[in-house]
Amino acid sequence: MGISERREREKAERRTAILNCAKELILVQGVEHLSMESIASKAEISKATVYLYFSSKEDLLKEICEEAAKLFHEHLKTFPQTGLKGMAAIRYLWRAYVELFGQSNEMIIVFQVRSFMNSWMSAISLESEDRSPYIDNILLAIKALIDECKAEGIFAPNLDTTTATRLLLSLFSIMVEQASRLPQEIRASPAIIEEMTNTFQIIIRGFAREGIEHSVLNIMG
Amino acid sequence: MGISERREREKAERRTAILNCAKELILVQGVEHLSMESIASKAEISKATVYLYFSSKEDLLKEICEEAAKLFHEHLKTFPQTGLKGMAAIRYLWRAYVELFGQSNEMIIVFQVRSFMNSWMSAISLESEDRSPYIDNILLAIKALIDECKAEGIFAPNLDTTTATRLLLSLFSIMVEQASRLPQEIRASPAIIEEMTNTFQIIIRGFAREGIEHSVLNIMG
Amino acid sequence: MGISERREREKAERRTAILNCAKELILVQGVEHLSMESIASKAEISKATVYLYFSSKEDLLKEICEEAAKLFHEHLKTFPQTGLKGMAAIRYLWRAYVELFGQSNEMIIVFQVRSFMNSWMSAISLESEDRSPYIDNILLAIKALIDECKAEGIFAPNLDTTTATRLLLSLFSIMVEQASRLPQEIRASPAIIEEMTNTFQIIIRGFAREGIEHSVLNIMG
Amino acid sequence: MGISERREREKAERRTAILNCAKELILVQGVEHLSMESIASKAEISKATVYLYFSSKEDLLKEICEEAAKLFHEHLKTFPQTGLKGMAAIRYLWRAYVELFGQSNEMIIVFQVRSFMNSWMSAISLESEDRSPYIDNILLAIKALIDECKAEGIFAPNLDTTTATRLLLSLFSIMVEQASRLPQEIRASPAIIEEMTNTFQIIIRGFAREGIEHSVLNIMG
DNA sequence: TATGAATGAGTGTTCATTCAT
DNA sequence: AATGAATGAACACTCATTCAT
Repeated sequence: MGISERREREKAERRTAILNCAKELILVQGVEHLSMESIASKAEISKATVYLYFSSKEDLLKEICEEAAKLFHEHLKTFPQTGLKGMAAIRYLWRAYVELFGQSNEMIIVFQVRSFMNSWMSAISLESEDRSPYIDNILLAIKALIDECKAEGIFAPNLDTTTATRLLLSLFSIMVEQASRLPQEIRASPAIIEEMTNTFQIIIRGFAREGIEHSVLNIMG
Repeated sequence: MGISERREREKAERRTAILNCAKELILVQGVEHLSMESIASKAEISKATVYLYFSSKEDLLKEICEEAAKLFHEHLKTFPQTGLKGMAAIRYLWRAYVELFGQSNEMIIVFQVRSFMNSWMSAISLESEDRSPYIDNILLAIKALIDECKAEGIFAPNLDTTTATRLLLSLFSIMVEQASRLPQEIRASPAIIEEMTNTFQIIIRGFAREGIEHSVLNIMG
Repeated sequence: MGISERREREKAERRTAILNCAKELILVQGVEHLSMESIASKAEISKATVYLYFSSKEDLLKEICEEAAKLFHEHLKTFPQTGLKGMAAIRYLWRAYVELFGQSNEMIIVFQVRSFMNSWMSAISLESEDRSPYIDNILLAIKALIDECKAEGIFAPNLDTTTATRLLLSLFSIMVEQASRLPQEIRASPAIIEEMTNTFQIIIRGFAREGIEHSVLNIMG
Repeated sequence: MGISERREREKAERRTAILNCAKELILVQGVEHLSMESIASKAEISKATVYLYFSSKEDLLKEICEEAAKLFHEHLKTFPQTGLKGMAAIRYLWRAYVELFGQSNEMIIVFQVRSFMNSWMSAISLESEDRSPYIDNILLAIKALIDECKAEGIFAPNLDTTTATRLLLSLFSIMVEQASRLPQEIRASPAIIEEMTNTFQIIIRGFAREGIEHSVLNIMG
């Protein structure tokens, strides 16, 4: 028992190690130059071994996306416990995003991969014969948040929740995409974060019910 | 005279024919699977002949982007003549975009190519040591429009014009990108157009000065 | 009559013009990068027109060799008229070579072509099912010269004339080949010429009859 | 241990096998027609496999030159141990060359490759920012030999060592080049070897100090 | 379990040559 | 006589994937 458990744990660790190598390479040289060869040699294993853990390159890339979605979802999952509502929740969401964005390059990697694979975006289209439960849950969490704000009278009552959710996710995606084209040093610089916040603020105002004062909608608490 | 004219026209037609084949292939199987070989065989000419009209694959792809930018710019160019100001101009812009979007798959193709080439997006970042005059002019036109609306008191006075322009273009880009993932039949369906319009409407509201009534900001005249 | 004559002359001029363009290109960028395309565009005619004057690229290159051989032969042809004998004739030969070498790049071009085509060297092998009468005549002239020197008792009586001729031509060839690898400015510089002369001097001493004084064999008069 | 050893040996054998195929092809159809494709198909492996052993065509060609230079150098390396001096050493050098030349087509191949790559010849120019230690050492060995002969009073004291070395190597090169144009059967025939020896003899006489008797300079002991 | 070795199916690009006009 | 247009056959090189050991 102990043995088989250790085996599995080790296997999972290997998997993770390979994924990390792949991510690092994407960050440095872009997805389009990522090869199984380079992943293997960075992980100091053979190409064939990579195929023991991932059935194909596509599989590996999907996994990367999945992982990041999981991470973001982990952040969002804590929502209900916070008990935050309305704009406070929106602010929390934004902070979670910025943190995730600033702390790691996870998002950058994912969006590089996604635009390379056309796989995440199809998730965003919300039709969702998508397999990833994490992305589904992220979408649901955001949807719930928007509905909440509508219920509280902050967002326009005729705001289509689906449209709004999609727009929000698109915005997140675009921000990352643009950031990924910047030199690594300034990606998470205060100036960039501010610009991103301004953009998010515009969207939130766009969601707002007619007549709501801007001060109420302020993202930065 | 007549002869050399005809020759030139025929040459231009060939060029266009090749470009059209390339675009169709992009639409069907994505840029990443586009090869000079496949273009040639679709155009029923030899690979070498393609090189008679385009010095490289990159050249060909650039041309595709350029063409679409030119088309969009052609629409926008008529602005000053219309004498439209403020929201009327915004509505005109939107109609131009929808028309272009609905009439052809031009935009879909371009944004696929762009994300493949990282060349257009760097234009969007507005720093623009880009060579294409069309893209520059599109940016300038949109900027001017936003400034106008600020001057007229429709948009918030503290709205950063650059941020807003970038957001608008990003929106255009995202819409196309998402549309490109839909089945071809429904891409330009009324439902999709409506969804797009709603999204654009949200952004415009986000740009608006505090206290402006929603009815004033209405996109659909 | 006058007309057809002019026609022919014009045709010959065109041929020459094309050859000159080819030579210039060889000098600048090397034989290996010489293309029919580049020749045509330098000559400001179409590629197809080049084929009106030369049946193939090989034909054109052969012609270049032929021309230079003709030039060298023209120099050598004047020998009998000079009435020079023995070492005086050898000195004359050397001066002719150096002049030809210094005045033009003809030799450089030829040896680039030759090593590219393996065609000249096979001529040097003296077996001569070679078609070029010029090369044959050059060989004969040199052979005669060597025989002369043997008869006069300057060169060793058991010196094999064929071996010696071949060695001499090889030497000429090698010198040019090495020169062609130098930057254009110093190819015909005094230092290079001196080095070449020294080498030639060594060979001549090698040819000499036992006991002949070096001063007699002096190349530089 | 035994396994990894065998692996390495097999790998080296493969490398050699590929090189041999390449050499054979060069011998038969010339370097200029040598393609990675043809090498692969002769070696009965795929093109991609060739790239497993050589990172590029250039790499492969360099290796061929290197190998032959190594072989020649191996011969020369034994010099100091022989304790031979002066003419005895020259005779030894000549015998080494002839043996190498007669035993294999190595030299023929190398000089074809060299004139194709312009890399060896630049070595011959003695300036030698060349990386190959073998060629450097060959040059040094020959230089030392010539200096020796000058010191012993066999070669002319004013003989420029560099000029002489260059001439010697050029001679070796030319001989091979000419031999490579002969039908394979007679390349190393006694007649050809004799002719080569005669030529070498001429050069050595050319190097000699004034007044030295020919019998002393005799190459064939 | 791990891997070294192998490869098929491409990739973009070049160029001597041909031919209808 | 001249040429614009076309092309076939090559070319060096890459990479995801497979498989015997």
